[in-house]
Amino acid sequence: MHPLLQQNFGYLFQDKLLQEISKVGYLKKLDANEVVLDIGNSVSNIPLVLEGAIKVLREDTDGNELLLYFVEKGDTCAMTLSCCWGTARSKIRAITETTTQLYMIPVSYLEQWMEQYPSWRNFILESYHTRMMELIETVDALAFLRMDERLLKYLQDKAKVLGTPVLQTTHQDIAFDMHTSRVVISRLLKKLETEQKIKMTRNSIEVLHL
DNA sequence: ACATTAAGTGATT
DNA sequence: AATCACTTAATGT
Repeated sequence: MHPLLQQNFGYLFQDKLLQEISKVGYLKKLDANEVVLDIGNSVSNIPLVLEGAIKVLREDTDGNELLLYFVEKGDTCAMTLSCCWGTARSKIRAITETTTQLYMIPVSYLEQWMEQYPSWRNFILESYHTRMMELIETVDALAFLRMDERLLKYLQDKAKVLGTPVLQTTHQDIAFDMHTSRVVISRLLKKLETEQKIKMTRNSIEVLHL
């Protein structure tokens, strides 16, 4: 049994289920900025995130992106779940934010486990629920927050999932995630800096008082 | 030293 | 808030 599987999912699943996951699944290691799942892909494995973080994006008709939410360790990707139920295709793109370790489980076990293991059923329902809540939060931010508030929230979220207040990123990258222009981000960041909420240097932003 | 990339700025819509 | 056009600063080769 992989220690990270035990560590992140041990308390969630019954022992017997954990054994079975360990047996039928396999470990997959990814570097940062690798595409885990792309728009239009179909899904043959459910990934459990053991280590690292993944960002989930939507794409507009011009190919510009918009960040929907982050998936952290101990989570799974809800899009994957809804895809492998039928033979639906992915509506989103998932990209690793850091080096990431996944435990891949073939979809064929999914249905059987729903009946067999209450802890699995709970996990799946819980995953859907938390993802739904996160999406609502994202919609709220898009609809009700001004750009500067959104930006601060983005930085704080990112710092949280990465586990560090120092973000190695460029203004342009942030602009892509937030579906706006670099100039706007630069100006707002500067405002946040004078408000003592962040500290900037080239290629890095430190989020103060989290 | 030069080229490239990141970030800052003023003006306009 | 977006876009343009341009400048300045930091970094790689």
